[in-house]
Parts: sequence; structure tokens; C-alpha cells
Amino acid sequence: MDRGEILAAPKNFEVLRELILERRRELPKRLAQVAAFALDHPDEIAFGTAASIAGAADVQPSTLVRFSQAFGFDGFSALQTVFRARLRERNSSYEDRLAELESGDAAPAGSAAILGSFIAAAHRSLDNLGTAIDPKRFESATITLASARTIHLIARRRSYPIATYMAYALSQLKIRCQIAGTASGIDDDLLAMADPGDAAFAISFSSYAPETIAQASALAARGIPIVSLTDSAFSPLAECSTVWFELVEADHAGFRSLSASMAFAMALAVAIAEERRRTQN
Amino acid sequence: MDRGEILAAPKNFEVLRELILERRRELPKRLAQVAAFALDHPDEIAFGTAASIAGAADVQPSTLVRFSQAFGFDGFSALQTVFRARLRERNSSYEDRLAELESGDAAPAGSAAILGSFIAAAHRSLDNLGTAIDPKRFESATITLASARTIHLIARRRSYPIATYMAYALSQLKIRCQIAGTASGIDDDLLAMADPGDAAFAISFSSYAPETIAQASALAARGIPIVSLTDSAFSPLAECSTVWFELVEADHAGFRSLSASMAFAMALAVAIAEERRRTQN
DNA sequence: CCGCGCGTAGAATAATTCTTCCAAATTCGG
DNA sequence: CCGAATTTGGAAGAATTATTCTACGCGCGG
Repeated sequence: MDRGEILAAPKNFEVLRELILERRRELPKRLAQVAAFALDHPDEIAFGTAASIAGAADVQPSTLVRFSQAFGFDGFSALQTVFRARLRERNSSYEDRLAELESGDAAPAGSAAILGSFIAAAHRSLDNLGTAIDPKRFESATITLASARTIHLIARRRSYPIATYMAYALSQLKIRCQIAGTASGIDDDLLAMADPGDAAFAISFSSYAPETIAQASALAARGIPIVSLTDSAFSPLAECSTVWFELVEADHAGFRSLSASMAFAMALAVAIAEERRRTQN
Repeated sequence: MDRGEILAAPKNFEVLRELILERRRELPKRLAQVAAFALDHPDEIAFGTAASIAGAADVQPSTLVRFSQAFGFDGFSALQTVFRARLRERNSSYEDRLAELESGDAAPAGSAAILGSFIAAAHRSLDNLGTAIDPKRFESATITLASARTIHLIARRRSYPIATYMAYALSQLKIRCQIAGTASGIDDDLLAMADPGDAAFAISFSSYAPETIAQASALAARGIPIVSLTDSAFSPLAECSTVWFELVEADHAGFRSLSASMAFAMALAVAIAEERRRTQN
């Protein structure tokens, strides 16, 4: 059996893929059959059971095990793990870079690795943003906010920078807005003056700031439409919102940047401006 | 057991998700816990085993089965199938969607297209960030700021949100910082108290805010090291800085989001904390 | 034409994983 | 404060799934 191949099992899908392509010709018939199937239907491998995959590829389950072992895996399950990992991290290229940076004993100094991680995390967040946001809801949020006389921005702590940015962008776009979250005392008074012709955009993540929730639901109770950005469908913000979006920022060691949220915020601001231009002219 | 719920198990993830959201209030504690976990970590459910998921969600495996049955499934496996199907679909259409987004103003409705453009722009910005930042300079910036007693954050207008975010992050990391840019009058006084043991991080883009430049150069003149983030080597900020970084955010129709800057800011904050931890312990 | 070796199928076995069940704990209504 | 109903934890068992093993078939060289 040992033709000198102590090849370590690749733990990265791309590498495995290359390896399979490379060795495809020299494999025996049934193993080649498995190889072809694996590259053509990676999802099937990721999710199926040995029996179901064997059926689909028209081989015996044991052939799958032998195939796996031929590539250095312990058994079929180990190989399957690689196929699953690929689906988990759905943007493989960025993920690779991250892995390189983190495992890189070429040791690009500590801080550079941290930067790399945050870049990778931001890429992931953006990908997630693209798939997680329902265009229709985005459209409807846009319309809601575009038809408001004044847009109230509600955010604290980690979300606060997003609100300040939107305040800046909206002002530039000549859209009236009012930011809550500065000097605690004044906020509530300002929000008390909000009338039903207004609308609010609230942002709150993770350990939800009580003031944000309180202010948002107070406005909601008075019939003011709320659009919100949060990180869980269970967020208390979601409850009182007319339209809400779930956005989970990927993290590096627990620290999250706001890259995707910023892209979202900016897109929303510009979309609102577009909508206004369209309807008012 | 039957409280009249002969509800058919949803076969499609979206429907299931809605159903979970709808019924979450009336669920008992542990089942609610599972519900939250399921919606927050759908991938985990898709891939894990009952035992591993139960561990992650901090419940018993049997609770997962009960949860599944409460939603009309035969058992946990049946529910898991729905989560897997979702990943499969998403993954297959993922390349398509990305292609749509990047090919620019293609099809999707107005506001969704805007969001897509901003996402694509943010991706480009991040790529650019990865290649444009010199690891050595990043390292040196980290060290400079890590050895400061207090870090002064200087930013206005469009850059201001970055400063507020860093202020938040640094506080969380127990690093003393002082933000300039709030009430104009006070800023200069606060900065006047800065001593040579401090350092500053200044951010300014494009049409450089005069106050930012003025404050940065005033500090520089007093021998306080300045790290800066700007968008051109010719920026007036670069002149008076000890270390500076050039970061150009890609734009959509002239509007820029701050995605890459946010990733940079967060990385810098964490790198500073790491550096402090390393040198002080 | 015969024997040798590699590859394969299929069943038996071993391991893992899901499900069921019941006692203990909790909650809710009286 | 008590009792009934519901929910929960945990472990035993049922089912599924992966792996191993042995015998058979096929091709190749002697």
C-alpha cells in the first residue's frame, strides 16, 4: 500500500481539490469515479451520508472509505469534514488569506496579522450582508424613510458611529435628520417632538442599550414607523420595528468592526435620497 | 401533547424562520433558547450533531428533539434537513448573486442595486487596504500609540464616526483616549493639555477639515507623535505626521462608505491593546 | 494456460448518533 | 400554600451510519 505516500490529508478544500485533479489519472476505476463525483457534486459529499453518496455515485460505501484513505484521511468522515468546512466559510479566497495570516509562521508581525484578520472578517461580513438582506424589505425601508419629514437616528455605544455617519451623509444629501444619543437628557425631549410624519432608524447590537430600545418603542407606540438594524431576530428592537434587518458582523477574536454596517448605512442613505428625488420631481 | 397543532413541518427555511419568530413568545424557556440559537447560528444546526449543537446551545439533546417536534417535525433530523437545504441553495446561487452585484448596475430593483454597489465598493476598498498598508508602518504606528499615556483622536465630518468608534473600542480595551471634534470651543483647550507622553491619531479625507489639520499640526509642533489616516500622500495631514497611512475608499457614484476605514480603525485599536499587553506584562 | 496481485463488492462489525421514556423540577391556577 | 399540568434533565435503547474484513473477479505476466 505504501508507495511512499505519507501525504498528510489536506484540511483545506482548495488544496484537496488540486490534489484530486492531479492524481485523478492514476486512480483505479472506482476511485476515479468517486473523484469525478466529488468534484462535480461537492455539496452532496458535504451533506450526504456515506450510503446516500455511494448510491448517487454508484459505488459501494466502502469505496468511499478507501478513497478517503487514499488521500490520507482517517476515514470518510474526515474527508467529509473538509467538504463541510468549505460550505461554512463561503468565501474561500478571503478565508484562505486569513488562514495564511493566522497560521503564517512567516510571522508578519503581530499587528499586521491583526489587520489581516479584520480585513478578512470584514469581507465575510459584507458577503453575509449581500445574502442576508432581502431586497424587498430594503426597498420598503427606503420608502418608509424617504417619506418621513425628519428621520430620527437612534443608537448608542457601538452603534453610535453608524448614526453619526448617517447624520453626516443625510445632511449632505439635504435630508433632515435628528440624532439621538448625545447628551442623555435632551434626547427624550427631542424625540417627544417627533410627529407621525417622521420616521426613525434605530441601530442596536448584541447587549442592547436600554435607552435605544426604550426610545424606539416609545416612538413606535406613537405610531411613528421604525426601521432598525440589529444582529438577531430576537432583538428587542425587532419587535417594535416596522421593518428590521438582521446583520451579523464577523469578528476577530470577539472584536467586531462595523464595516458591513457602514456599507449598509451608506447604501440606505443614498437609496433614500434617490427615492426622494424620484418621487418629488 | 396535541394542543390542536397539526401544523405541517415547513419544508422551506424561510417559512420555518417565520414560524419560529411568530411562536417564540409562547415557547417554554429551553425551547426558546433553542429557537434563539437556531436563528442566530443556522450553520451550526446544519452541520453539527445533535450532541454538539446541544452543547453549544447549552441544552440537552432531547430538548432539540422536542423543539423539532413542537414545530411539526418527526425528529431532530428532519428539522436539520431544512437547515441543510437552505445552505445548499444559498451556496449554489451565491456565485450568481456575487456576479450580479459586481457586474454593476445590472438588474435588481433600484434601492437593492444601490446596496449591491456599496457592498462591491466596500470589497474593493478592503482589498485595497490589504495591499496598500505596509505591515512595518502599521507595526510602528501600533507601537507609537501603545506607548502613549492618552491617545487623542482628531477627526471631523466624514471621519468623525471613525473616531467615535475608536473611542468606544479603546475604552472597552481600557485604553485612555480623548476625542476631539465635539463642541468646537472645548477641543483646543483639551488638546492644549496634551503632554509629550501622549500621542494622537488623526483622520481626514478629501476636502480636509481645517480644524483637524490645525489641531494635528499644533500637537506635532509640541513634539507629540501623530499617526494619521488620510486619502492622499499629498494630504496636509501627512506632512505633520510621524506615521501616516493612505487609504482610498472605493465609491458608488461618488459616495464613499467607511467600511475599510472601520476595519483599519478596529485593527489598530486591537493591535494597540495587544502591544500593551505584551510589553506591560 | 495458469498463478499472482491488485481492486472491488458485500456483509459483518463497531461506532456514532438520534430518539424515547420516566422521574424530578418547575410553573401556574386555585 | 397545595395540587395538577407542563417542562426539563438524564440515561437507556433503537436506529442509523461508518468502517473493517473476507472472498471473489479481473487483468497481467510468466
